[in-house]
Amino acid sequence: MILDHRNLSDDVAAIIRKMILNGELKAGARINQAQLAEKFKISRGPVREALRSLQNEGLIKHETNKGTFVTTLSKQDAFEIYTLRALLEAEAAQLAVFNLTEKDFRKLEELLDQFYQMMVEQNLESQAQCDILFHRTIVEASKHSRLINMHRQLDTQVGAMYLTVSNKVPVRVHQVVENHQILLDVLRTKDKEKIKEIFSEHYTQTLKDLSNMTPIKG
Amino acid sequence: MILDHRNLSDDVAAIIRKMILNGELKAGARINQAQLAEKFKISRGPVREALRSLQNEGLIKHETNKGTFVTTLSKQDAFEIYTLRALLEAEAAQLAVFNLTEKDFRKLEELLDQFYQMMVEQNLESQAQCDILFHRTIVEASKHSRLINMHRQLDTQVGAMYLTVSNKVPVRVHQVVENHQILLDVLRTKDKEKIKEIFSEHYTQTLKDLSNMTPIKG
DNA sequence: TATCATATATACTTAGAAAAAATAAAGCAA
DNA sequence: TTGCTTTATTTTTTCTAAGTATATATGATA
Repeated sequence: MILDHRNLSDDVAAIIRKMILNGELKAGARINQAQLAEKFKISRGPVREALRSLQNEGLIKHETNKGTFVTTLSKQDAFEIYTLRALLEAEAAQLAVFNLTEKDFRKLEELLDQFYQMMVEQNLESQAQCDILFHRTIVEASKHSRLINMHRQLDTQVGAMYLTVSNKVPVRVHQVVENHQILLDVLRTKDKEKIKEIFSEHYTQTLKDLSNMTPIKG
Repeated sequence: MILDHRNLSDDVAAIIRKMILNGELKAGARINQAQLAEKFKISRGPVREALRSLQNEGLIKHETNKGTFVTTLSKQDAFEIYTLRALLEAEAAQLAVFNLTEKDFRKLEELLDQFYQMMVEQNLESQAQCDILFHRTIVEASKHSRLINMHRQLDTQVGAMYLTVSNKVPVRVHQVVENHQILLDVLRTKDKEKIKEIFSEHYTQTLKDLSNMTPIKG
């Protein structure tokens, strides 16, 4: 039970988060405090604290005196997550204009290359990783800590959603790479109006794809 | 220690939140777990859990093995809070167009009247309450739960900020009432483009006032 | 089907030990 | 004396262990 070890609760939260994100804990599954504590050979206190954090992240849902369950996402949730992400990211991209260095741009290019590579190798996990890192790099360049936080929170929720959704969906990866190239290009122009437009658009497309392609219950 | 009582931790969180928001716990002050537990005559577990929630809300800052402290807000924080709130609210207002009923509009009118009344009576606290409720009513009409949540979180942070800022600031209340009337009017038009414009503008003004009028350190 | 007993899980308490950090005290060098 | 480092001492957080109380779910009985 030693990871980065600053405190147990956060380590436990990280572990459970991973368990949810890689499907070890499935959507809707019950989470038993006592069992987890026993499994990790720790007491229940830190487990309870970890669960509280994860609840605030939106990965689990806790009902008093009933139990905690891995969040299940409905169509409405997917809508919410993507629209909010779009909104935040469009704003972040505009703010990022002031801060993006040539080094940042090179990093974004690199991530795009990597993304393409992972697409060729059909490595879905690394693909998703590149995707997230690409967007995160842009958002972090906004230097708007609250915006960054909220965006990251939505990212993990997207991650949880991919499990219930994306596996069954043949994502058109080529188009994704193209779209990202467009985002990168418009960032280079530093034209804030255009940036806002393109970034907002980017997500309406994603959202449309999602609602067409997947039979999410809800 | 009986309030609505679903669970102790949430009650404790509510109490501490109030203590911060009404200045009983000042910005930067240390929060001692054991002392709080003793004060409320409960054990430390629930207190720790409450603090975890409040940290996620941004009202306190916890440093591992060091302690928890009431958040102090810098100029950058004020900027972040207001810009994000503006962004979220402009979006919410557009979504609300589909859902706002005549009853909602009457409620908003009422709140404006009340606001004016409280202004005349120079009741600052009720004024702030009306202000928050006015905006919250609009945001809630968006039916976008994540957006609503984030907005509420920013609201409490605004509340915390008022303590360090607003007392020293002669708010131009007349203008505030006028501005709110404008918001209400534009909502009635149901013109989404215009709504976005006016709502965004509303906050750039607030932000400008704030940065001119207050010497927030940061 | 409704009711009561039983079992399970959560919520909280109590008491205290381990570990980290802050504080105070002592020692030493300039 | 002053400034700095090292070494206790104390405080606070972190976590443990075991157990009680309470709410919910399960399941048997009528």
